[in-house]
Amino acid sequence: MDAPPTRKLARPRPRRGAPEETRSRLVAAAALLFNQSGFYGTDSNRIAQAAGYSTGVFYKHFKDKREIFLAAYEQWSLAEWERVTAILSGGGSDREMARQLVLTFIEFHTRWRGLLASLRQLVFTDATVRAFHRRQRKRQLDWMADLRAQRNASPHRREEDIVYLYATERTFDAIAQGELHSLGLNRKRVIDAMVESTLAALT
Amino acid sequence: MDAPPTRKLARPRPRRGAPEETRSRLVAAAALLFNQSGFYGTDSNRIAQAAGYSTGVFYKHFKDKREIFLAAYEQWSLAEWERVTAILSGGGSDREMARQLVLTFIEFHTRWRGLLASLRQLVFTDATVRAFHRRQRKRQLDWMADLRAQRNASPHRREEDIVYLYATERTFDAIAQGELHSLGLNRKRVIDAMVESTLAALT
Amino acid sequence: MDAPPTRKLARPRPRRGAPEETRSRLVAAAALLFNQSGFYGTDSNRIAQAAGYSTGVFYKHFKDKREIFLAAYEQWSLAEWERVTAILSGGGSDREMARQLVLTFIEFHTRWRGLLASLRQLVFTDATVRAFHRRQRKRQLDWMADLRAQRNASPHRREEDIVYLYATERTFDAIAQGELHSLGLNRKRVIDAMVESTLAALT
Amino acid sequence: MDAPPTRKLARPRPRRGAPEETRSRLVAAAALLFNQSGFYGTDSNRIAQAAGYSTGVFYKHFKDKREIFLAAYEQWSLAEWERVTAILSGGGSDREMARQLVLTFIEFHTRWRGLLASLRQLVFTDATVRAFHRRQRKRQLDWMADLRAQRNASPHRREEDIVYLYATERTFDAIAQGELHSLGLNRKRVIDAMVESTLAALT
DNA sequence: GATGAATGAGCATTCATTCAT
DNA sequence: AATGAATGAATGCTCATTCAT
Repeated sequence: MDAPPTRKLARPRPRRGAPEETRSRLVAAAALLFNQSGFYGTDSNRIAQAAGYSTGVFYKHFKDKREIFLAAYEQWSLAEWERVTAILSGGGSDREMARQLVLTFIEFHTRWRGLLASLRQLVFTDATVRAFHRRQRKRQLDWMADLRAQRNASPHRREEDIVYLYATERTFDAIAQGELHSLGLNRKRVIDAMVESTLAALT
Repeated sequence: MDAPPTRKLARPRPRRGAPEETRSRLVAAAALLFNQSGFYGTDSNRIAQAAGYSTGVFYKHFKDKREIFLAAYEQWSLAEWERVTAILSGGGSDREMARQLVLTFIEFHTRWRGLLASLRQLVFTDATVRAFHRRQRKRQLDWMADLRAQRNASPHRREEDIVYLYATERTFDAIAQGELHSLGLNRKRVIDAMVESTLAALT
Repeated sequence: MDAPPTRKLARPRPRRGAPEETRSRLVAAAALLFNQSGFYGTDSNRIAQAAGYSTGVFYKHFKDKREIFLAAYEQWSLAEWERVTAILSGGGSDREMARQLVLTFIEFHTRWRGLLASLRQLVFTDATVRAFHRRQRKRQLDWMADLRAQRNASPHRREEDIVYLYATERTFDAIAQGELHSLGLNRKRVIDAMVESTLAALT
Repeated sequence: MDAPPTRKLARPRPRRGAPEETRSRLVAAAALLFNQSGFYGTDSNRIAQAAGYSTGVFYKHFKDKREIFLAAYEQWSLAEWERVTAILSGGGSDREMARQLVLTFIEFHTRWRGLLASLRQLVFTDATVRAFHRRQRKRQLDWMADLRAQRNASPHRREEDIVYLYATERTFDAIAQGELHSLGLNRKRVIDAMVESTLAALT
């Protein structure tokens, strides 16, 4: 064999890269796969492959599938949070803000509906995911109270806020999953109702 | 080999029972197991065993795990429905009725929280479960409209009703899963809010 | 519902029939199923069902699946034998007889090709089937010698006869399984060759 | 639990080998097992075990049992082919060559009689195996014609060739399965007949 | 004799996880 | 850091066979 062996030039992934980059590539691939096929429909070998790595890398960065799920969820949360902050610091009337928020939530819930469906299941099944989720919830409640304080709005009970969160969250899930559509209900009307609740929660 | 073969004496289950009874024993066992360990945490062999049968029976009665899940869900639904009907045909003020309904829902959601968590997941994942669930939803909406008509209450929009259903359902799930408790929120206050919504939905 | 409930009148099978009839019904059903789906593709419950009986009957008449297979094979053999005898006792020139025999064999091999395919496998796998098959073989050889004796034809070596049997049997199997057709070979030419061999074997 | 976990020392197989080697080990093990116990008597877990691997490897290399069967059959075919080529390119009279071919075929059919028995069954049952087998058949026919052309022998009809193939194949199967022996027939005489047919096919 | 519910060993297949290289 | 071959427990499902009624 004198001829040089055919080689794939320019490997798409560095054989040795920064650990952080590897990790985030894995998380991104996992988020997409979990979203498409659900937690149980996604296997860890495939995640690594989809990220452009080989099987083994996975366990160098994550203890198990649950851990990477949490990482994907965290990233999703952060992204949503940033969008929300941007909306609130942008201008506009309260009602406009509320509408923008609702539309953003729906967009997120739609794009990540698979991830969210898995999350709801794992929150029940898995203590770690549950703990993580509860911390998020607490932050949501704190943040709602802070926001109103900053805006000199009237104080609310936390119980009112949580009911608001539940109602909207479930409604956005349902919209994302096409439930309204398949029941022949008017999406706009439901969205308007959500805007009103959101406005009430902000003021 | 003259010695008689060793036999297990005194079989605990009838070797020959009515198929209907077997089927319902299987469904009952499945409901419990799904509720405890979730859909993916439960395997068909264990269901049969828990019902007091051997592996093979399962597939005499159900095509697959999904089918028995649906049967368990249907049974759960029917039981809830009956309780609700009983409350509505019993006497009392509207507010008392609403409170009884809410307490009943919470009881059901608590008892069957595992089954419901799996349901939420499968509604997303599995087209058959989804179709079944949508039919239930439609019945809920129809029933709410009928009920108000019977009571000469004011007509509502279906969109109002669905938002009510989403809000209460998600809240009951959360209560059932101990979310309120772990967030240190006042359960009574949330329940009162649910009673008020329910009252509004009835009138 | 005042109308009398619809009943299936006149059960197609007697609840208690002559054992011999039950047995032959089972064998007939088994022959068809083995022929269609092969030995391993046929399950004993289905045989009973196809014969119009319930699961259990099967084991009242046959020790196991192998036994009923043998019974089906025996019946097939007998039927073939009868046809062959009829041809030989009918008139015609030797060549005409030979041709009729070949066509009959092909017809049988075609109709029962599935059964024969299973037989070839079981002759290898199963000692009982093998023994049975060897006995048949012996009878074939004896019969060929007798036939020539009756016809005052020249005596042959048994080794010549067995080679004739192998050659024709394999060729008929192949024709039955469509091999000639899918190889684009001329069926008529092959049949003519078989007729010549058969003629030689008879004379 | 401070004690180190019990480990099995000295693993007999490399934990990491060349995939090609693993694959061929699996094929070799499968060939032996199929040959001994037949296609249906062999399970994929046992193949892996017999090759010195664990359950899972199997499905890294083969989609299912059928696929590995075909691989084993192909390998068997190739080996036979090589032997045949070697004989034909070696010297000797035509009759000597024919005899060597016959003996080689018998040896192969004897060694691989189980595999062949399964093959005959699967050719009937399984469309993929059938297609593969038909291709082999075509190659055999082409090769016979080519061979005669190279040797300046008289051209034959393909139909003559196929009848030759059927006759010898079935006879070799029977010899391999001990049929001649159990019928008390003279093996040598049958072999001589096969040599004559082979000679005729070559010339 | 007939029924058919029940048995349970057996098998194909998947996938989270490990670890030698 | 990365590879990817290998592991093996687990799981869904089938089917020959039994036996109480």
